[in-house]
Amino acid sequence: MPNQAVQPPLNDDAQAHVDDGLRQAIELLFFAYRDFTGEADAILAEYGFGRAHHRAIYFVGRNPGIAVNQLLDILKITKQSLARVLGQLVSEGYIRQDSDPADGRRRLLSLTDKGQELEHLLTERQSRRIRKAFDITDAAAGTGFMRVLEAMIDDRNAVTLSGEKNADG
Amino acid sequence: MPNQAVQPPLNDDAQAHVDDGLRQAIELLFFAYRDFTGEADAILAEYGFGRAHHRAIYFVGRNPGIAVNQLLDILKITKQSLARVLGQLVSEGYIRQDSDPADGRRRLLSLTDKGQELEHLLTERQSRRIRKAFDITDAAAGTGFMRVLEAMIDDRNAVTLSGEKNADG
DNA sequence: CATATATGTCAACAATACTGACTTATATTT
DNA sequence: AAATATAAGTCAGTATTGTTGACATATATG
Repeated sequence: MPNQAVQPPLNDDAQAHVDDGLRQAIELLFFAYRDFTGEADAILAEYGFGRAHHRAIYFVGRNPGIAVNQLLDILKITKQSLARVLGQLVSEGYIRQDSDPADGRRRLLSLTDKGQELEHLLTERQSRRIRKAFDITDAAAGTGFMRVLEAMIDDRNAVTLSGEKNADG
Repeated sequence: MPNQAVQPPLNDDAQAHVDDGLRQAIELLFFAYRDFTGEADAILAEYGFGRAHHRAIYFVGRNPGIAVNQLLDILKITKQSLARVLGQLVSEGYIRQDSDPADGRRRLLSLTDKGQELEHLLTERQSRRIRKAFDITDAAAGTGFMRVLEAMIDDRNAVTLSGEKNADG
């Protein structure tokens, strides 16, 4: 019985103040995100890496030539936290650092071939899960999914999607 | 310029194997989940609690009278991990433990009034974000959002939603 | 009575985040 | 040229949350 509801949800007292549909959304988000990341985590573990390495690899792959500060801005972690995983990824040959010819202080990050291989492995696994979910539902659900996610993001963190106009673009 | 895309996404080499829409979905999920949890994390920090405490409070609130083993099944963490946060929540008066009259080995968990207060504070904050996102978009987007999330969850972890029939119900 | 189950506990360890302080190299400003 | 700002790196200490392994206790079940 793969059922995580232990008792029938109550509508009479504890949950009176919050709409039940919203509670469902909260829970679905929790379970979906856990399973979504769990699959990649298992692959990463074979490499001796964790989720933090994944994020670094993913966003460097997505933004080749990104500087360290820019990556920190996306990840919103401290320099010291990033240094640990970035150092490993560089020393093990997944990420390359090149001095910016236009500004020698900057180290431009990009994936090595080895890094791209791992990135693809991870991204394909995760996008397969999403594609499957889109297939099970339908195109409208997929669009709605992405629109709601976008609307949930703090304005100050707004992500520019390709095919979309930026405020200063 | 609150823009997290450092360079225009490439379609020519690195990302050739994965559909760009799926990459957008991956990123939206990352940013949305981070902002979604970040708001609650800030509140929890004022209480000296973390995200693990939040999960325990949330699912105990959602399933009053849940046993420890059942909670472990939902959270999918070890008994020792849960013990740390559960112990704090009990000793600080947020969660109550009562022996199950039908099986004296079991400790049935439920929120105290204080626990319910905190649970409501956190859940209202998070559901407000989701409601806002549903409002910004439309009803169809909200439905699609939830359907896709549900389809992303591993079958063995399937969540029973209220208003939905269970396989053995 | 033997065994299984539910829970609790102690200890050690790992990953990932944090703060604070400091260094080095390079750019920019005065 | 000197002073200041910025980009990056480093060292040290700490907190949270997860892990494994071992063991204890209470209660239920065969």
